Parts: sequence; structure tokens; C-alpha cells
Amino acid sequence: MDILAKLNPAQREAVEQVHGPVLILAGPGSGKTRVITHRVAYLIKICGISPRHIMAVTFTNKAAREMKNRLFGGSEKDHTTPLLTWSMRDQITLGTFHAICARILRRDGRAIGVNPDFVIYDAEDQLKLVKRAIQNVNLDPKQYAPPLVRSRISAAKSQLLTPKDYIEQSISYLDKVVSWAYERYQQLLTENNALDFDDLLMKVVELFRSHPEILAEYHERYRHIMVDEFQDTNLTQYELVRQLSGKYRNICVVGDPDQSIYSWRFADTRNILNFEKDYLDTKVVLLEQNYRSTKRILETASSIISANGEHNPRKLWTDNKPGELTTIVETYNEQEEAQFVISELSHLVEQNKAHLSDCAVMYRTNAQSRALEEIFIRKGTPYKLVAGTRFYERREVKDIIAYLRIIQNPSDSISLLRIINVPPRAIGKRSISKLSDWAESRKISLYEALRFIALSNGNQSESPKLPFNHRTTVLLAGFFDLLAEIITKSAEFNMTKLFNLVAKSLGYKEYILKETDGEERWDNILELGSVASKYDDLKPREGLTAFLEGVALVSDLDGLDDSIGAVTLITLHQAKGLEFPVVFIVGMEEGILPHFRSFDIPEQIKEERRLCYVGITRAKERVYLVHAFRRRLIGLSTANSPSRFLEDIPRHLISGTEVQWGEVRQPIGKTYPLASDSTSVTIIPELSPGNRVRHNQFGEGLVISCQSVTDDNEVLVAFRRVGLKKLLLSFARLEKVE
DNA sequence: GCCGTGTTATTTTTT
DNA sequence: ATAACACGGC
Repeated sequence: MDILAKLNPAQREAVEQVHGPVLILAGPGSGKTRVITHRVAYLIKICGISPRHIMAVTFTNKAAREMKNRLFGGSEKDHTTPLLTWSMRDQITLGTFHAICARILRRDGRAIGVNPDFVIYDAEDQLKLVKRAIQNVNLDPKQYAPPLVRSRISAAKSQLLTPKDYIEQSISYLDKVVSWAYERYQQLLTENNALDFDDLLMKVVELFRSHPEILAEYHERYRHIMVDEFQDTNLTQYELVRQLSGKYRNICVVGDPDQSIYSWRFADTRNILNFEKDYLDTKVVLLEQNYRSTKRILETASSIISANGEHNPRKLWTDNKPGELTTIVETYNEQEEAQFVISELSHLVEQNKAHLSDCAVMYRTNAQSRALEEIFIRKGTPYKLVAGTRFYERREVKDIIAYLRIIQNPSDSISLLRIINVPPRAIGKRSISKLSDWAESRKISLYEALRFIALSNGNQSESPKLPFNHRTTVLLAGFFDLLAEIITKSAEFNMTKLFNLVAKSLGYKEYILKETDGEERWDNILELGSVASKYDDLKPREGLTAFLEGVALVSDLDGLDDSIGAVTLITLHQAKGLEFPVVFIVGMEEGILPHFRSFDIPEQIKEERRLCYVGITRAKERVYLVHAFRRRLIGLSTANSPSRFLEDIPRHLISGTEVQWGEVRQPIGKTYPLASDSTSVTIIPELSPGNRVRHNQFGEGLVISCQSVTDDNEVLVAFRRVGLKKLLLSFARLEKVE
């Protein structure tokens, strides 16, 4: 019974309750993952359930992988003792909703007209298609912004609304527009033999609804189902869970309403409430003991979340030591903010209180990472950024993937258009739009159109007349031959060979090397190649399918490597589910956290507060909440007041000895010791934004911003006569005008 | 067909 | 402020 030995009574209850519906409300750090993994082990080892009969759904691929490692061991030379044997690893179904659904559709999608060779469209592809859809229904994409329409479509799909449903319940004209675009968009997806992220889920629900006999097979296959992060599921996912667990009702969901931070992605916390209603015999288990954080961290977090005023029967507690006070710091601007983080990090490391890899800097928006990075690079502090410029969104990576997608699915016109003239083949805009029109008028895919052109090239007697001159016909035919050739070869090439064919022998390498940052771009392609090579063991076409599915469903977090000795830079959203001994949350300001886009809507402010809660509860030992007096946002520097969330933290939890927030501070002459050298740097803006200055050449002006650069201060001044100038303080001889 | 300039939006969070 | 994008000239 050693599976139960290390669990507390509540955890044990959650593990042992293997039959019927179970709802586990698990606060942060309460051993949620532990419960899930032990529950799986218990099902297999004690109850004798085959791992084939178990499905566990996680929020990210990373979570799935880690769970697998805990269950079955990370690798053969893993020295930790896994709960189960390595050989069971491939039998269990453990992954994200999207990955699991993609698999179901490849297997059984045919029944509802989903071709198993479908490709998965990402946000960028979707946007292109939405734009086309809007044009196709004779509307102007400038008047109806494609991102908005896409978001509405996604919202509809997250609630299981088909275009028909949407039309029926649309009231406003905009709704009508969206419904028309939605309908056409779905047609286009079908024509391209593509599915978007939302389709993966919705089509499976559709499949199960229309084909009870297929659902029945899945009932027998998956007799035990578990879903993690249930507070972040949407209605479609909920329905899917309901369908799958419909027969045996062995369904265990784990969640925490206080950590619900994805309502903008149409996640719906009501799923938790509905669960208890739909399954009246639900066993509810509360996990309230926190094993992660110190008492003070937990108190800080609780003080913030309780200000949301939700009645909450759950009360987190911990046996851990009281620990350190929460540090709240105000800095002058975002550069200083980064410097503060670095200097504090170096103290912690010097005093042996933490390793760099124990520390994380969290922020609300990705844009905030930039200022941090700049200073980190300058000071030589190693960091790892989760999702820099996201690898799979880079142009060169997507280009190569587009070639590979066409091999899998020649109907994919979005991908075809992407590479028809990349590298340049003298096929210009004009020819491309003629080709598109022609294909559209004949209701065939671009690939088929190209095939037709290639066949008729050389025998002029071919009816109907092609709208291309000879030169263009030859070029298009040449392109078709190229695609046809790689498609033929793909039948027997493994992934490495196929990848090399596409990336190295089509002139792409030469082309990309000539571009700016060509070397770097080529390196990215080589990296993509090493990902591809992991699929070499599979049969040619299967390897390709698996590879494409893998790259479509990766998340940024997947690349996060915790073995490197560097600070982690991460958004608050990405940080969910992770933990670090030391956590900095920067940008604790009104407008950033809470984000100004949430100001008008109380529900959204609440979500911002939960986001803050998630951030703080990632910490085991130390929390720093940092806000800047000024911050450059979209060009201009603005003064931000401290986040309202800081006001919810009781005084006795805050260390306010060094710098106090809430007081107006003179932003002059503050000294911080720096990490890389043990000397100090003093930032002395002799001028501050708002000051009037005179320059003997440029005349009078207004100081917009000051920032320290290496050995100097850089001042941005708006001159009345000559406009914006960037000046170095020591050279510019500026005179202050009172 | 390509290149340059001027205009415009853009910034929340992502499977 | 910056990047993407459209338009117009070469």
C-alpha cells in the first residue's frame, strides 16, 4: 500500500475514490499533481485497471510529459523510482484536450467527413482564412476586423455553436456579419482539409453526437477519466468530458476557481458548478494543506484573493515556517526595475540563499520582457525566456512547415500560397491572384489547378482556355512538378531525408542566407530539422503526420529547460502550474496588473486579481512585488500608480524598510549595487521628464524621458522647432529652464 | 516585378 | 516607438 503512504487524509481520499464522479478542489501547492499521478498508479496497481483504460487530460504538453515522467520514469537511466513500469508508458492516454482530440479525429473523423490527412491551422493561418471568408461574403475586412471576427468564431466554437446556431441567435448586425463569415470560414477550412484549434474539440463532440456507436467504443476504451485544471475548460471541453464519461461515470476533475485565468479564451468556471449539478452523486474533496509556500507567502496571496469577495469555503493553510516578509519595491522606471531584480538576485546568490535557476521574474505582458532582457544582457545575468519570438511562429520555420504540410495535404491552399514564390520563382502577385480566381471559379484547389496547368502545358489543344501567358504557364507548371516530385519522394523518405529535401535542395537555404539575419534563420531551420529527426523511426507518412501534429500543438512552455543555471522570465499565465523558490512580479501597477483593458469590467478585474494570486502562489520562499514610478508604454513614458492589489496586503506582511511605496519619491541619485561587478552604478537624472530645457542650436524643448546608458544618460527632448531629438547628457550641454 | 516611402495600427494573456 | 502594410514610382 505504499502508494497511499505519503499522502495526507484528503489526498488519500481523492486517490481511493476511483468509482463515480469526483471533484477535487485543490488550492495552489496542495499536491494536486501528486494526487493525480498517485490516483493513476492506484488504479493500475491496486485496482488492476489496464493503463489502456485510463485517460488523463492536462492543460499543457509539458504537464503531460512531467506527469508521464513521474509515473513511468523520465528515461531508462532515471534514478528516481517511478510509480509504474516503463512499458506502460505508451498504453495510457495522457495529453492535452487538443492532442487527444486530434488523435481521435485521425482515427475516426471519417465518419463525419474529416479526412485523416487534415492539417491544423494556427492563429496566423486562421486569420488569413477569416479574411478570405469576409471577402467571400462580399464584405470589407477593413470594416470588420478579421481578428475580431476570428475571436467571435472561436467563442462560438467554444460553446458548441455551429454557424446555423449562430445565425439563429444573432441579434445585432455585427453578429449577422460574423455568422456569414463563420459559415464561409468553415467551408474554406473544409476545402483546405484543415481544422483550427477549436475544431479539434468541437468535431469530436459532433462525432460522438452523430455516431453513438463510435462513442460506445470510446466508452469501453476509456473507463477512467481525469481532467486537470478544470476551471480553465470551456463548454465544448465540458461536453466532451460528459460524453466520454457517459457510461461508466468514472470521472475525476481537478481544479481551483481561484486560479481561473483563461476566461478570455472562453474558459468558463461555471463548469465546476455544473459538474456538481450534472453528477448529483459527486464526491467533493478539498485539498487545503499547502506544501509549497511559507506562511507569509500564503497569507500575502490569500489577502489578495480574498479581496475578490467571493464566498469561499476553502481555507488554505500550511505547516511550513513563517519565512520572509514580502518585499514591495518602487523603482524609477522599467530599467531600474530590471536593475533592482538583478541586484537582488546577486545578493541572494552571493549569500547562498538561492541559485539563479531557483528564481523567476513574472510579468503581465510579453512586451515587458524586453526591458528586462536588455538589462540582463548588459549585466551579463543569464536568463531563459519562455517563448522569445516564438519558434514555431518564425517566418522561416513556417515556410518549411508549409512545404511539409502540402506533402501531407495538397489541398492546403494557405500553405501553398505561402511558398508558391518562396524562394522567388518569378511567380508574382498578378499571376497568383489570377491563379486563385481561376481555381475558385472552377471550384478546385490551387494544387489541382496547378496540376491542370502542368498537364495542359505543351498540348495547346486543351480546352478551357487558360488565362496565363506562356511564360507564366511554364513557371506554374514548373512549380507543380516540384511539389509533385517531393510528394512522390515523401512516400519512401524518412523525416530527416524529407526535411533535407525540402530545406536544402529547393534553393531555400541560399535564399534565406541572403535575408537579414540569414545565418540565424538558417540555424532555426536546422533546429527544426533536429526536431524532425526524432520522428525518423516511424514509417514515412506516419512520421510526417506525427511531426506536423507535434509542431501544431506545441506550447511555448515545452521548451523550458529547468536544468540550466539561469533566471526564468515568464508571463503570469505561463507560470501557472510551476513553482520557484524565489518569485519577482514586476510591473505591479495600475494599467499593467490589473491591465487597463480590464478596467471597465468588474469580472475582468477579478481575473487580474486571480492572475496576481497565481503568481504569488508560485513562490516557495521569497516574493518581491515591484512597481515602477514611470514606464515607457507604446512610445511615451507614463506615470503609473501602484497596483490596487498591493493595498490589499496587510502591513505586517510587508518589508518596507528599504524603499516604501505609496510615498512620492524623488527619483534622483539612487544607488544600486550591480551583479556583474561589485561596484555600484548611480543613476542621476539631472533632468527629469517634464523639465524645460534650452539647447544653443535646437532652441527650447521639453524633456520626454531620461534613461541611463553605459557611462551616460540619454535624454529624449521634444524641441519646439526641430522636433524629437535623442541626446547624450554629457555632450549636449543642455540648459535647464525654470 | 521590385523597391522605397508613408501610413497605420499596435499591445493582454495562448492550446 | 516600432513594425507591418499599403500604395505609388522606378
